[in-house]
Amino acid sequence: MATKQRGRPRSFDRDAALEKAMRAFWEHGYEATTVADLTRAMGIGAPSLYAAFGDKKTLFDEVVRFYSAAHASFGERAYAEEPTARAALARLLHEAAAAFTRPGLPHGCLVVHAATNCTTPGIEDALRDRRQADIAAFETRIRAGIAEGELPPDTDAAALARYMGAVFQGMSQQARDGASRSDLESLAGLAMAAWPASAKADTKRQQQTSSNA
Amino acid sequence: MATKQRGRPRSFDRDAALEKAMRAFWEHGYEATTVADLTRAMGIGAPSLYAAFGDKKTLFDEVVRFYSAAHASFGERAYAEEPTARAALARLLHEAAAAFTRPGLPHGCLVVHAATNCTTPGIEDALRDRRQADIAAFETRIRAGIAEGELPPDTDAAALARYMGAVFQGMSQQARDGASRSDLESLAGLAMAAWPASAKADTKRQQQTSSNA
DNA sequence: CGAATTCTATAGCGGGCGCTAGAGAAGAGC
DNA sequence: GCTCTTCTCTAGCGCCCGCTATAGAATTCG
Repeated sequence: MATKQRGRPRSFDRDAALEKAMRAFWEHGYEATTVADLTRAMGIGAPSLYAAFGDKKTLFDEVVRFYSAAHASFGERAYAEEPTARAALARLLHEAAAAFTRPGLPHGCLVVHAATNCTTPGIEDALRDRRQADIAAFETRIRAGIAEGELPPDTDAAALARYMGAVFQGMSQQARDGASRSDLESLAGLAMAAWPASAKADTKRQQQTSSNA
Repeated sequence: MATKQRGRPRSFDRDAALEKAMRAFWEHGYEATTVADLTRAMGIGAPSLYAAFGDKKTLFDEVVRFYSAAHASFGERAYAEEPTARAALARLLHEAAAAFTRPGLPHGCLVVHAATNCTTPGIEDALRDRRQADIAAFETRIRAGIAEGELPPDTDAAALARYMGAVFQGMSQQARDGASRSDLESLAGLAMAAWPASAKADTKRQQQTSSNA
């Protein structure tokens, strides 16, 4: 309740430190990033870290939320602003191509890579749940497209959503392995060629790659 | 040269121990698998492990070779036995769907996952090189398909190969996240729908999903 | 048989891990 | 100014990491 805090104030910017922690975890993953790495990157001592963020696991959870808000919100924007499921998911892939190769930031997606091969219980599960929630969101949007008549009624929404998820995750791996933004753009374009034919005739976009119309 | 070896013979089966080590690395990755985990899984003491396999990194290298021969050789078989690039890569994806979800074995692909977020120098690079070599092999087969007239001459072989690699890696991630074999089969079928239209009229296979011909 | 050779088991090395106690520094309230 | 509160720094805890010295057990050669 009391907005005024007594005693010595914190000598560092909490959000700036969190952002540095995010970069470290994003780059090297949860376990490969040591507390010493974190304190060096954040420019603070270990006790300050523990006072401000709890323990390493709690800090990582907050980093994931920070990352989601700052670098992984393009999905919701695509759902909100694009009129069709196809347009929304095509835009999502293309924004991912940009986000996964942003200069000055680690490549790929933190949610996909930062908690693989993790011994600490719970860490791996948390990000796996997030990935599956993202694919469930794909499926929801696709089901809406089927209901609206955009997609054929016999479309397998779950399979199409999982396919898009696999492409997304594969793009992230490619970005980690050195693929450029334009590499990922053409990959995304190719991936959308697998999209089922429109049920109605008024799809807003043409197929980007060579279509056999 | 001398087949007879003097002194006390080894009391365990080296290949069986190597297979156990492979499972451990496959399941948990390089760094998350400790030497204590390995000795427990292999049923031998640490000095026996070091005498028979060198150090942890050398053992891992041998595990990767063992894995490649035992569980990742379906690519070469597909290239050798299928008449078209399309058939070869479709078969490769479907065999991957089976291999990534084999009962009694860890899910997904060791080459894709076992060395992510790795601090030990060289480990991560070695598997990245392997992944890129696999994609280069895709590209070689696709280029041959273009030369043979199977694929349109304006096909972007590098992009198509990278797309197939991303799908392959995304399938592996999906398998790790709990996808079943049939999930991956339909994913592979969807992925092949992005394959460019045949240049000649004699493609051996129909498109699995709804095609807008 | 004895001697030489090779493997195995116990125990422990140095080092880095996540994390924290204790003392001092720096601000806020009076 | 003084006091109280909170942060920060140094140092180091207990634990596990990859790895190995050493001693004893098992087998071959002469």
